[in-house]
Amino acid sequence: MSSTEIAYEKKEHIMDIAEKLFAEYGYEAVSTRKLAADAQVNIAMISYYFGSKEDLYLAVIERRILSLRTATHIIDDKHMTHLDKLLHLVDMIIDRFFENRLFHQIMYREMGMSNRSKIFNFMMDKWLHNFNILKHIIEDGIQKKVFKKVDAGFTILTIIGTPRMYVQSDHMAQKIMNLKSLDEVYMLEMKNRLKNHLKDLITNHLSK
Amino acid sequence: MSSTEIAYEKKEHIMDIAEKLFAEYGYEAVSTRKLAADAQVNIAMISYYFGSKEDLYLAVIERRILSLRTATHIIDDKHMTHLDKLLHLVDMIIDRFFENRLFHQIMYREMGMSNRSKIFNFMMDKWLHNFNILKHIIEDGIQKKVFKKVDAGFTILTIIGTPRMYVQSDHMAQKIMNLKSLDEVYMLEMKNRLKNHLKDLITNHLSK
DNA sequence: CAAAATTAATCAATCGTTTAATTAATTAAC
DNA sequence: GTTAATTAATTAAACGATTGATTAATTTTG
Repeated sequence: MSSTEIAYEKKEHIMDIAEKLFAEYGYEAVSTRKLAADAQVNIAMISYYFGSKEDLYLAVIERRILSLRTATHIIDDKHMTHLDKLLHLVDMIIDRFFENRLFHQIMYREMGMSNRSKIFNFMMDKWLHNFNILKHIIEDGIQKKVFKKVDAGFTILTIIGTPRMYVQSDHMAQKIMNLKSLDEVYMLEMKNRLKNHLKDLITNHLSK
Repeated sequence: MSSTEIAYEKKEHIMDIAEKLFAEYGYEAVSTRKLAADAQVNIAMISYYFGSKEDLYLAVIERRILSLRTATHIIDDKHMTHLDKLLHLVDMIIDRFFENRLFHQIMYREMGMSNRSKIFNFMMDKWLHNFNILKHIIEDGIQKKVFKKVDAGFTILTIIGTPRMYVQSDHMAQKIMNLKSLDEVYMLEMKNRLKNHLKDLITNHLSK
């Protein structure tokens, strides 16, 4: 293993710990000392690797944003119905929420704040692009009369808001659902229940 | 006007400014100096009136919690159908979201964090109580076969998650909806659109 | 040996809070 | 009703603690 690989792993390790702490306590509430202690590195390493605490924060976010692809292969598929496309996208969205729980906690908390920096406008643009894809499918379906005349904008808020509610408010959702643990088996079960619920909901909402 | 009334108004004024700042930037990001400057009072007045920054934070939250009543008159109404009860409650929930936007921003952000203090357990209990009322109506409706067999827990997450998505993510929702301003007229229109959307959604979701 | 990585110690700035002094308002005494 | 005593409200200044960041020295690596 080369030194650059070790440095890379160390950087990633710091980012992993940072992501966890930022998601759990929020950016301001996490001190560089607490961060360094949890990651078991010297405080100076944060500046050394990332420049500053804020740059680390942005790096943590950027790492996840880059992994968010657009599902063009679904959107452009000529053989899928409007509803099938939508249900596939719902599936993808929920998978992403569960894959990147910590990131979503950070991101949506940030979106509720007053504009913090350029990266969030970038993040916003990325998401708005995805939202507009959903919106376009719904509106196109309405125009082609395969969907009921629903409020497309708020329908998207429901599609995003439901998994967000579950993922972002861990403790709360856990109690609503009467969950006892948060282990992987439960998580998978919950994810599937969520998918079924949302797909059912959307199907009934849009079908004539 | 007596001095106690002046002191009361001054306290309320500080809490108003604090609520706005906490909602906008988060608890840690708001310094007592910024707070005092915005409220145009001396920094020491925060300790003088509230004891500490955290106590002010708790006071801001407690003020709103106390105003949250339970809608027993709807729940216990013998003449209303299950669906009517639910739709009335949805109406109430959305009204509350819009009446106390700032409070809801604070509260839900807080619920995404690791437990901060006793007041949040109290807050949690209060909300869980309300959620369980909704859940009970849905489950009772299913049992009495007036509702479809839906996932009651996730249905509640949709009912709460949709208005939360709109209220908490101002900037984002604004862009999704293609809004240009956030004035009162627009707000009222949006509130009604949200109500119609959610009531429609729930009705279709639960009706056989 | 040179470059990269890591450390402990320290920096100035800001944090929440408190102090001690002053002013304003209320009550008590006459 | 005026004055004196008492309490409440307000202020500027300072407190120690913690913050993010940097330094200069040291160790590790290639």
